[in-house]
Amino acid sequence: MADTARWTRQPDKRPGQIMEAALEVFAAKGFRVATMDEVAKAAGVTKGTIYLYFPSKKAVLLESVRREVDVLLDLMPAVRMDGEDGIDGMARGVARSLVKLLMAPRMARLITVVMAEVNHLPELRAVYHAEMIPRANLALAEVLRSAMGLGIARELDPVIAARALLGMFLTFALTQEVFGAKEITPMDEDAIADTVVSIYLHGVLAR
Amino acid sequence: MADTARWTRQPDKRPGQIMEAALEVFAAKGFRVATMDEVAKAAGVTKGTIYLYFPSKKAVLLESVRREVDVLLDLMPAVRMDGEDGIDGMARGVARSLVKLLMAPRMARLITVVMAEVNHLPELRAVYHAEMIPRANLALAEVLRSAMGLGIARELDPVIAARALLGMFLTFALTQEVFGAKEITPMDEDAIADTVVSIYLHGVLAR
Amino acid sequence: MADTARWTRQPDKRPGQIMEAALEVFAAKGFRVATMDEVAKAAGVTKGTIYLYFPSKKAVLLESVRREVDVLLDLMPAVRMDGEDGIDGMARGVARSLVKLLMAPRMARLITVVMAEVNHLPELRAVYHAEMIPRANLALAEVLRSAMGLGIARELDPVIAARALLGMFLTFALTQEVFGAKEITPMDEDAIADTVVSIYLHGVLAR
Amino acid sequence: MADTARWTRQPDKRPGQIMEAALEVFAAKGFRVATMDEVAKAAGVTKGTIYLYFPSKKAVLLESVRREVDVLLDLMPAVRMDGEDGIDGMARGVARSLVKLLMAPRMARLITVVMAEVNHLPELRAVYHAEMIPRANLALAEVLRSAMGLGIARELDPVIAARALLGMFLTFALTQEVFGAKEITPMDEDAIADTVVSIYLHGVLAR
DNA sequence: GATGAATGAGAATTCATTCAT
DNA sequence: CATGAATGAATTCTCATTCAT
Repeated sequence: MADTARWTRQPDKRPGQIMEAALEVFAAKGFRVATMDEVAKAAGVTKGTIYLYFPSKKAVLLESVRREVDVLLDLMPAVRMDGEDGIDGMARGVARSLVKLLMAPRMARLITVVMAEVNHLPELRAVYHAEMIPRANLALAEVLRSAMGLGIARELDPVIAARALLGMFLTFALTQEVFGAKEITPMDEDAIADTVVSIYLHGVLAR
Repeated sequence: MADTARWTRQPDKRPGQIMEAALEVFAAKGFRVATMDEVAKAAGVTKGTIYLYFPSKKAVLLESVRREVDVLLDLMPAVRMDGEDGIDGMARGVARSLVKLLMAPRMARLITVVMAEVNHLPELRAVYHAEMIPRANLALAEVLRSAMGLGIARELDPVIAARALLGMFLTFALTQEVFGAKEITPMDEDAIADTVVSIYLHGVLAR
Repeated sequence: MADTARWTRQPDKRPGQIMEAALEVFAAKGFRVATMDEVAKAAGVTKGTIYLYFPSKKAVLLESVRREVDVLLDLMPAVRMDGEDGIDGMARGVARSLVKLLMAPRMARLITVVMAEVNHLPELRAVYHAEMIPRANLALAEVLRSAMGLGIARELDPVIAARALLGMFLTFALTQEVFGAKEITPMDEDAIADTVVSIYLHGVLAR
Repeated sequence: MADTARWTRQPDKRPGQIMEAALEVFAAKGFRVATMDEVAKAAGVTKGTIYLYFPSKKAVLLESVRREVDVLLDLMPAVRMDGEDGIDGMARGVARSLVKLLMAPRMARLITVVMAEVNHLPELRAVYHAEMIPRANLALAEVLRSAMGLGIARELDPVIAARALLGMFLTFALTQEVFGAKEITPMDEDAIADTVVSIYLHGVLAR
């Protein structure tokens, strides 16, 4: 009986289905260009259904991004100065995880979407301000600050220094994946991680 | 007398006027959201006039970006290893110029526009591939390569190392100007330049 | 109750409504001059609805014509040489039906539309080639050919002779209705039919 | 000196050049679709120049048609009942000239243009009413009327009978040239002329 | 007289959103 | 809940006409 129905009620799963599909479609075609029909089709529902769960196209974008940011930030590797395998080994490990995370398709998808619209959607900037800066930049700055306090790291502006590191990683994700530079200058992910870490550690550590 | 004319012929200036206005409007509202009427108004002409010089909205964008990229790349400070004031001084000088250039409103404007559309306009990626990578990344990689040959710099992948540097600067322009981070974490441009250079030089130079 | 609805779903009737209205409007104002808004209004729907059923204005024209041609060709009187009331009587009957059909407003409407665009729309020529010529001209030529075989009709090129007859009728429809000659030289439809048949029978029959 | 000028004053020839080109372009692309730029280019002048001689696009069409109608009507073969080579020979000769004239490219061009717009331009109907009907249809009706008076032709409505003849010829020009039927049912012009004349003469002549 | 740059009123088409079913 | 037909505002691009040169 249920099999013959063209659709089944799935109120709990719907929003997730839709947001997942939306991010996919928005990344592929661009938020403005993508149509609600395309999102609906990708989500396996019809246009009208989306409006049962979200008030507008913009809301779909915002919710989707917010959720994705949370998911991905939770996956960010923790940086700890007390690792037993020395700063070098710890840093390398963290960096490789970070690069892997940042250059994964799912992250490239998110970056693509956010990049394209952040300038025109204040709400998207708000997400960045409220989530990304505190949970990534400021958290890392805190780590640096204590390293400086311990005399492990040179004295530098910790927020700038933290941003510089994250920026390098972000840049590779951005240029290679979004700008398509990987077709011109292919790079091995581990090579990126190792080179960046090497530069950064030499650049930041005392002595 | 000439003032009474409702319009004047300015075939030489029109394309420039239009491209300048287009970049402005596209950056402010987004390429898709901005209308040709808005661009026309900003350029001080009417819609029809734009189509006298450009075949489509997309062409306006592409031409405008191409020109702007050329202009801005020409302003890029030259990096020379033979400066008489030592590597440190030279690097700091170059870096400050670069940051100033990258964080200038005009560059922020360009970045905003390119960022938002590069993923959906292959022609825009082509500009990046053909202009930005060779003239910035690869050129800098060459400098690094010779520095490594001279034993001045440590052995690192020169293309990755070059991208890392440019990426840091780009990131600050991006996050501060486009993502609006400067409202949350204001930073002095010279501080950015000096910190980044300090990290980078310590990071790449031998010893 | 149902009346309070601003619109009702009628997916089955829509295409027909639209095509009917389209032919009306296109005939009255000309395909190029008529706007989709006018067609929509005449069809009692809005512009967007038309695009739910037809991909373009041109498609609306083509579909409308195709359908109308089929309808009208099915109404064409059959020509049979075996009528019991003699060739003369049969011919006169057929001719009167044909003239009535050709000069009916609905046919004038179709002719007007086709006439005006056939030269610029290859697809419209294709309809003429695929439908009108075989079902009218060649069918009639076949009748003539057998009449010649039976010695009833003189030896003439059957295709040309058939076209000549149809052409005469078409011409009256065209000049009187489309060119507006009926305001200058009004003619009785039966007089046209009888005169044409008289000339043609005398002209074609043996003896 | 005059050779180096990009244009030369030719006020007397200009209108003719323009009308000739206009008819060509209008026939090829359709009046609505053809642009003034195209007409101008075909005429070897620029858009602005056309407006020095004609007040509007419509006026260009109307003037062009009017002139062309006059030219072509003057070429119409005269029908005389007193020819020395008998009615048959005379008729055949006249018919062949007429078919040649009607199926000539220049006439096809005119028919195409008039056909497409006559329904929507009252002024074009006026040309037909004022020129074509009197000078062709009514003139031929007069010939028929006197032939009837002399007992040479059967008693028929002379205007209808005359229109029938012209209509047959027009139809062939129309279907073969404008509707493109000549690709499906190619016909020799002389065969058309001879068949039509044969039918018609047998059809109208007494006995 | 001739040019062609500039205008500006449209027109076809798209699509987010609504709402009858 | 889900559907998808219907809406109608918005947008790009066109082109007859004007007018500065």
